[in-house]
This record gives sequence, C-alpha cells and structure tokens, in this order.
Amino acid sequence: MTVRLLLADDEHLIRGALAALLGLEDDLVVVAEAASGPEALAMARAHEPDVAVLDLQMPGADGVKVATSLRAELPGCRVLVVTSHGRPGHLKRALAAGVRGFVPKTVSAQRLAEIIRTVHAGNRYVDPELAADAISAGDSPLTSREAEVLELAADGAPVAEIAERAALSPGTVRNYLSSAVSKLDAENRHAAVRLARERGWV
Amino acid sequence: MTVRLLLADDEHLIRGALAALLGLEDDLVVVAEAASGPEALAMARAHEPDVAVLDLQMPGADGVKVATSLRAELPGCRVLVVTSHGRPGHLKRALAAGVRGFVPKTVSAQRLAEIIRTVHAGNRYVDPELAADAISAGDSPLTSREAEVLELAADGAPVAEIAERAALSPGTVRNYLSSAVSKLDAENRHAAVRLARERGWV
DNA sequence: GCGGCCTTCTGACATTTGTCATGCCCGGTG
DNA sequence: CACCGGGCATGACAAATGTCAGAAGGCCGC
Repeated sequence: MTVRLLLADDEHLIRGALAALLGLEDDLVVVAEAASGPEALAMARAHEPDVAVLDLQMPGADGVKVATSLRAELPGCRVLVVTSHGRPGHLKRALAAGVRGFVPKTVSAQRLAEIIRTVHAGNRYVDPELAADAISAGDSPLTSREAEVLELAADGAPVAEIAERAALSPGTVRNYLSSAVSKLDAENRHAAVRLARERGWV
Repeated sequence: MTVRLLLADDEHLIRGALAALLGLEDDLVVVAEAASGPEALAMARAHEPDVAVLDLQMPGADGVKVATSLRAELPGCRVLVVTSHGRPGHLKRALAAGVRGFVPKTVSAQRLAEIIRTVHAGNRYVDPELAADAISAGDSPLTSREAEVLELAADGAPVAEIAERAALSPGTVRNYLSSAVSKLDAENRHAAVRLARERGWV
C-alpha cells in the first residue's frame, strides 16, 4: 500500500531533491508539489494526498495556516510540518492546528520517510529535542493584548503609531509594553520583542 | 572528467537529498559533506574537492568566512554559495571573499548541476535576480563605526551597554546611531537595524 | 455578589533617546 | 601647508519611552 504525498516548500532545490529521495522509497509516491501556501492548498484539493509535508515558512501562508485549512477541507489528510528554525511556540501552534508531526530539517531523508509512515499510520511524531525546548519554554505569560501590542512594536514603530494601529490610547500602549517587558524580564521593548520571538510567543 | 564536490549545509535533510541528486549526474561526485563551518574547512583540507558548495548560514562560521579561509588554503578549490535568504550585502561580501557562484535555493537541482559545471570551468555565476537586487540596493552609506555601533544595537541593548562594548563614550554612540538613522531614513535605531539587515549592510 | 483578573484610560515623573552645535585630533589630498 | 572628512568627544535641549499609582468597567468563577 503506497502513501500519496504532497510536498510544499518554497525552495525548489530542497523540494525537488526531497521528491526524488522520497520517491525512491517504494511505498511512498509524491503526487503533488507546491512552492507557496495557497498553491499547497490548491494542490491538496486537486490531488487529495494521504500526507502533506509542509515547510513552516512559505510565501503567502505559512505551514500552520495551511494545516488549519487542510484540517477543515480534507480531514483524511495527515499533516507533517518540517522546519529549519524550530521555535517552541511554533510547535505549540502547529499541534493546536491539528498537525500530526513536527520535525526539524536536520533529520535525514531516511528518518523522514519513517516519520511519514508513522504519521500516515495515524500516530503522532514530534522531534524530541523540539519537544523538550517547548516544554522548558513553557506557556506565554503575556495576555493577548500584550502580545498584540508587542507584535505591533516589532518593526520599531513609535508608540503613537502602535496606538493608532491598535486603536488604543498611547498611554495604554505604554502600559502594555511596560508590563510585557517586565514579564519577559527584558531591558526594553525591543529586547522583549526579540525574546518573545525566540520563544515563539508572537 | 568528473568534478569532485564538497557539500556543506547544516540541514541534514537538504544536504543528503542534494548529495543524492547531484550524485546522479555522471560527471559529478560528492566526496565530502559537512554540517558546520569548521567541519567544512576540515573536510576541504582532507579531501581537496574541485568545487565547494556552501550554505550561507551554518553554525560555527558562515559560508563567507569559510570561503575566505578556503581561498587561502586551497586556491584550486572553487567556491559556490547557496542561500535561502538572498540579501544584497551578502552577495557583495561573498564576491569579495573570492566566491565564484551565488545562487538562491529556489533553483532546481538540474540548474544547480549546470552552475557547478560553469563554476568548475572557471567562470562565475550569480543569480540574475540577486544581482539586480544588489545593484539597486547600492553600497552601504554607513561608515565602519556606524555599522559597528548599529550592530551592537541590534539586540535592543541600551546606549550605555553599547558604549561599553564598543569602548566609546555614550554621547558618541548616540551620534553614530543618529547619523546611521538619518542615512537609512529610518524612524529610530531599531527600524534602522531592521533596514540595514534587510539590505545586508550589517 | 464578591474577589480577582483583564482592558482601558489618565496623569505625573524619571530615564532614555534623538538631534544639534561645537570642538579636538588625525591622516590623507591637493 | 592648508584643507577636508572621519573618528571621537562634550554639553544642551526636545521628544520618546519606561514606570508607577490610581480608577472605572467587564467578565469569570466560586
């Protein structure tokens, strides 16, 4: 019994190479490839694969967004996410989106093939190292507004602009930033943004 | 006549897949693989490949640093850099380090094989799109101190800390930051850092 | 329904940044 | 040699930011 695969990754080099390698396994067959989020969705609808192997960072819509849509449209399609930068928060969000497997790109193709079979069999697989990171990083201590404001502060915008974009008073924005900074034990808002990014909380 | 290759990339998945695909070409043979900068250097010394295919972002030492060392130790070894995020400044630095080819990971393996041959023949190859970006981005308008201070400001450290780490007076640091911000036409130092990063100037 | 937490605001204050003018020392260039 | 640009500094001022206290409304759980 063969497993029908969808591969989605914006890097042609990797996608092609992966397709070739996985295709060598005689129980795996790559039925579709995509280079962006929307394309991955379209391909999934058209080919109804058994397992979708998605890169986390793609133009258009990231792996988690695609996984969410896929979950709704093709419940029978298992989703496996592959990523270069394993941030703890991403793992959490991916699992919440119904993703069945989460692995870093540092695994070998051989290993990936095994994991694809595991996922196809209905089991879950999460890279042990990433899982440990996610557990040790814990949950975000930020309230939703704090996270929202912090995100708006990410590109170095001044308070006035953040306030406008969040439809809040400037004073409130400063209060949220201040509490986020103290919760994250950062020196200032910019360090806070960096820390929250590292832990995948924004 | 076969071309002996060194592959260096920290992502096992990609490196392995690439090795397999390039190995299919009958005039290419992968003689060594590495997962980090230092390992790449060691492998190069041990196997003396004709062409080294290096990822730009690797633990230990990045592709450009490795290329520089390689240039000195193995002048006969051509260097080809492959990257996911094609920042204009990186291209410039890579060429300055004696790199013969610079391509994004969005090319196909087929295309990469051709480029390897091109580079091995002594020619240069730079991805046209990246070249266009590099030209339109122009040279960095920052003096070396401005760039240095901006880099130290990257993780959100306060002026006092930057001053200490750069062995400068706080006032001087602020002057440099101020001039960098105005040269980059940014709203504040943090936006300036972001812009400089995007253009590959830090 | 009371206590607790989140959201939202205001006002006040200390600190940090951003900006500008000005000055000195140095290495190169005409 | 005189001049200029870059590196480095200081001092002063305005603006932005960080911190704190206080207060009102909403929602949830007990």
